[in-house]
Amino acid sequence: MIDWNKIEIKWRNVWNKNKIFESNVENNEKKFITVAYPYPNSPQHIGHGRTYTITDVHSRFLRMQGFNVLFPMGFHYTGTPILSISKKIQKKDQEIFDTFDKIYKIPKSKINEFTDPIKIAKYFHNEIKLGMIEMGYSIDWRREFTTIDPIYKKFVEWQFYQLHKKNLIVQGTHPVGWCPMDQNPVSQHDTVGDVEPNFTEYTIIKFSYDEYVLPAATLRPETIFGVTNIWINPKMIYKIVLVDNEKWIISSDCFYKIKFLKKNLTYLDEISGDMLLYKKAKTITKNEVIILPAEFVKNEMGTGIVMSVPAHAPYDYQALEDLKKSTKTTNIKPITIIETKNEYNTTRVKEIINKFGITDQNDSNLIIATKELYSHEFNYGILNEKAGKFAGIKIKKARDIVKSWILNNNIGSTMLELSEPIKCRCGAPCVIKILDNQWFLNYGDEKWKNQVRNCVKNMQITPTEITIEFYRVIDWLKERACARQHGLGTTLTWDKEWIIESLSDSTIYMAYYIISKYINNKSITDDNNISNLFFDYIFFGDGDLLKIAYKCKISKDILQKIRKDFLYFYPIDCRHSGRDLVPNHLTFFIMNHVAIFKEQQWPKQIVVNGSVLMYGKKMSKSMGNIIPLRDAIKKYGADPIRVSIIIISELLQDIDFDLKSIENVQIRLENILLKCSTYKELKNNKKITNEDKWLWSRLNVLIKTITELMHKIRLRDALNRILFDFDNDINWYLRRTESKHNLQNKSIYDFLSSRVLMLSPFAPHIAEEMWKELDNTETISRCKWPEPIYEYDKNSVHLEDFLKSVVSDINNIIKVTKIKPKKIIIYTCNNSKISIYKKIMSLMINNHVNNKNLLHNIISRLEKIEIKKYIKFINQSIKDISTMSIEDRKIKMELKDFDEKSILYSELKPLIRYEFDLDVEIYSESDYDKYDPGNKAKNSRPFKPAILIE
RNA sequence: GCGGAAAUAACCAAGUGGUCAAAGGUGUAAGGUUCAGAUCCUUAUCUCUUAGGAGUCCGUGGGUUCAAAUCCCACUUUCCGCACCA
Repeated sequence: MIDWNKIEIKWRNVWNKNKIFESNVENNEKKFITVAYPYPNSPQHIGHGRTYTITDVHSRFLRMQGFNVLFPMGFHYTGTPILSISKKIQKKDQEIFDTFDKIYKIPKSKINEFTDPIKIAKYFHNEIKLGMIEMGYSIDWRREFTTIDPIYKKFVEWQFYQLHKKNLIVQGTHPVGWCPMDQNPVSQHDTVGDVEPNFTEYTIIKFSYDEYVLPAATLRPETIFGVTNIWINPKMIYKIVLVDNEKWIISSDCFYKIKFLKKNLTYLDEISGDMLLYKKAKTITKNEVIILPAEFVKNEMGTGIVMSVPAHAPYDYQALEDLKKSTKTTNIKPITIIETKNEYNTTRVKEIINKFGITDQNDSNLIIATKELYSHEFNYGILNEKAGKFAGIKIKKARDIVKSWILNNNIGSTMLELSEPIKCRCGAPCVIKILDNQWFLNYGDEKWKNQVRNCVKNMQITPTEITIEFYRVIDWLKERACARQHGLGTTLTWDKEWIIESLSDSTIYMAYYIISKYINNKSITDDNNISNLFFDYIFFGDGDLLKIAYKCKISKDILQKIRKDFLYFYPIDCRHSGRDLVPNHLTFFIMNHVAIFKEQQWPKQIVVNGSVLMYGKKMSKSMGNIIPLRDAIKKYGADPIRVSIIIISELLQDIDFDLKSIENVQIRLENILLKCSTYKELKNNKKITNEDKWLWSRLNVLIKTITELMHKIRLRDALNRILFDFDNDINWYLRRTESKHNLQNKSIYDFLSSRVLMLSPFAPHIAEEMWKELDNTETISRCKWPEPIYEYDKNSVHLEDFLKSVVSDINNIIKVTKIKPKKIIIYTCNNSKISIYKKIMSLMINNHVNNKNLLHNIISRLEKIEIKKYIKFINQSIKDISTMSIEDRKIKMELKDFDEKSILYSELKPLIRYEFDLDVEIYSESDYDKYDPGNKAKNSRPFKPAILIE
C-alpha cells in the first residue's frame, strides 16, 4: 500500500526547495494561465477542485512544453456573503453555527471569532490555500493577495477611474427587492426560502371620478375596451394621495408600496370604500362606468381599484353574478372584445366557471380558471371591432401596443410589483424600491460591445461550442449596477456612499498579479503614496518615470521592472473558469479588458468546465453531500483525486463524483509504479526484436495522439489513453515476448518513461516517485514532454494486428462451438487468391462506394477461370475490403515480405502454446499433404487464414 | 415566459455521413495467477448461432442519401442561465 500523503509531502518539499513554480521574466516564451480566484466563505470541496485541477494540469503541460508558465492565485474577500455570515454569527443563528461545527468541523472557539467578517475570510483563505498546496497545484505563491489589500483597492479605484473617464459608468435609477426593516436590497440568499425577487410590471389605467383619479392596476391593458364597471371593496379604507398633482384614491397597502417607488407623494386624506359605491367614473373612451362592490378586491393586491372586464376575467364575471344574486341587481352585460379560434367561443368565461364548479367570488379555483383563460386568450386571441383602431391585432402584440398607447396619452402609467410575496430573513415583507443615483457599468454600450465581439472572434474559446454563448450574453447585456450600499469592498472615489460591487471589482485583477509580487517582497511598502499615476505607468507606460517614482515613493528601477514584467506576462494566455460564470464574470472579464487595455493585451483564451455533482446531486450543505477537499486528500491522496476528477468526464460535462472510483484510480497508479520498478533495469538494454519495433510504433502513435488531445484540453481523453491504452499495449507485448521465452527489452522502458512523463501533469507527486523508480535523478516537474521520435514500423504493426485477429477468430470459434480444443490447424490461402485480392484491392483503394458496378468492374478484369473458381471468394474479399478504412487498404497494398505461413509458424505457434497449451499445425491451401478433414482450407483468405479446431 | 444545451447499451461515456454491433472505463460472469483473498492477466457481457456468421439497435416519428448514431423536420423528455448574486 502506498502512503500517498507521505509521497506528496516529500515531493512538494523538493519543488519548493527548487522554486520550480516561481516564474520570472525569462528569454523563453511565457504562458500566463489564470483561474477564477476563490471566495473564502466556506472550505473548498471536491467541486471547487475541478477547475483548479484542470488549470494545474494545463499549466504543468505547458511548462513541460518548454513555456515559462505563470500560474498565480489570489483571494476574493469583497462582497456580501462573508458579511452576512458574520451578521448571522452575531445573531447566534443556530443553522450557520451547526454548519460550521458539524459539517466543516471548525473549532467552536474559532467560530466565536467569526463575528468579525475578516476573521471568517482569513480562516477560509488559509484552509483553501492549504488545500491547494496539498493538491500539488503549481502556483507561484509569491503573488498571492486579497481584494481588500490597500493597494488592490487603489488598483480598483484606478480601474473605475478609467471606466468613468471613458464614460462607461453612468448613473440612473434601478428597481431592487428591498427590505424596509434592514434598509437594504435583498437578493435570493437574503430571503426566506431563498426566493429570487422577481418583478412584474402592471399597467395602471387612470379612471376619473370627480376631481379624483381611480388608478386600476392590470396585467392586461388591452382589455380596457371591455370594461363594464369598476370594482372596489366597500369594507376597505382608501387613501387619497397627491401624485404628480393628481389626487389618487388607492388602497393603504398600495400607498405604502408606492412610497418606495415614487419620490413625491403627499398624503391628503382617507375615504371609506362604500362612499364610492355606485358613483360613475369616466374611462378613456369617455364612457361612464359604475363603481360596484366586490369582496375579491384585496388591500394588498395592486392599487385596490380593479377595472372589471367580465367577458374575459373569471373574477369579474363571477363578482357580477354574485351581485345579481343579491338585492342590488345589475343589468350589466359583458362586452366581448377578444375572439379566439373555433373550439373556444365567446362564452368561454362562462364555460370555464362551470368547468371548475365556481359558485362565488371567493372560490380558490378562480385562480386556476383565470390562469387558464388568460393564457388561452394570450396565445390565440385577436382583438375584435370593439377595440376600435386596434381591431384585428393579435393579443400577443396588442398588449404592448395598447400599453404604449396608454402611456403616451398619459391615461395611465406603470407600477412594479413583486411577482410573489417575499419575506426577508429578518421576517419583514419585502417591497420594491427604486434606487436613485445608482451607478451602472454601461455594458449596453453598442460601441463597446462591438469591440468585445471583435475580441471574442480572435479568442480561442474552449470548448468551441461555448463561443455562441458568449455572443448571446454580449447581445443581452445592458447596464449593470456596479455599486451597492453594503458589503466588503472598495468605495467609489467620486461618490463615497457606494461600495463597488464584487463582480465588478474582479474583472481585470489578473494584471494585479504582476504588482503583488513586489508588494509581497517589500519592494513596495508605502501604500499611501500609490496613486493612479503608478498604474498608468505600469499598464500604459504613461507619465514621467522620475516624477512618478518621486510621487509614489518607489524606486525607478522597481517601477521599470514591474512595467517590464507586465509587458512580458500580459496578455493572459488562458483563463479557466466554471461554465456558470459565462454569463457574468467571464464576459465582464473580456469587456473590461477591452475597455481598459490596449488590443495586444486582450485575453487570448478561455477554457470553461462543467460543475461537479456528488452521487447525482448538486453538492449542498443541506444535502450533506459536501466532501471538503482537504478531508478527501487525507483519505485518498491528492493524485488519485486529481486523476478521478479529470477522468470522469470531458470538460463541459457535469461530473458525477463517486468515491469508489478514486479507489480504482489508486490501484491503477500503484500498478504503474510497480511496473516502473520491475522494468527499470532495461534502461540500457540494446536488443531489438519485432515486438520492440511494434511497441515503439505504438508509443509513437500514443505520444502524437495524446499531445494533440492535450493541446485541445481534451484532458479526459488524454488521460484515458495514458492510464488504459498503455496497459493494453504492455500486456500484449508481455504476452508476445513471454510466449517466445524472450526477455523484455528497452522498448518497454521507453514506453513506461513516456507514459510517466505524460502522466505527470495529472498526478505530479506519484509521477515523481515513478520517475525516480525508473532510475532518473532530475525531478520530473522539470522534464520535457515526450516527442514522437520513435520509428513507426508498418510491418510490425501489421503483423501484430494480424496475430490479434487470428487469436480473436480462434476465440470466437471456441465460444460459438463450446468445444474444448485439443488441436488447432490453420490454413493460409494460395497465391492465386492473393493475386486476385490485390487486383480487387487496387480497384477499391480509393473508393468507398460499394455497388453493383463495382462488382462488374472487378469481374471484368479477371480471368474467366479465376471467376468461376473463386466467385465466392471474390464476393467475400469485396466485403472484407469495404469494411476497411482507406488508410488500412493502403497499408495492406504496400506490405512487402508478408509471408503468412512463416509468420504464423514463428509467432502464432508459441503464442497458442503459451495461452492454450495446444499445438498448432500450419498448412498452405496449396500444400498437397495437408491435413484437412473438415475441408476448411478453401475458406482461407488473405489476412484471414482458415481455421480448424478439433 | 425568454434564452441555451442535451438524450448512445446495466452504469459513466467516446463517436458529426462509409473504418459502426458502435472506443475506453465501471459493474457483472467464467478461467488463469494465489495457501486464500485483493490486485493482476485472459475471455465474455443486445438477440440468435456447434465455425470465425446473421438479425436488430444510438429518446420517438418522419425525411434526405447508394450509404445515417452522425444531416433535415416534427414531437417527447431532461438539465442550465435570466442581473446587482458570488
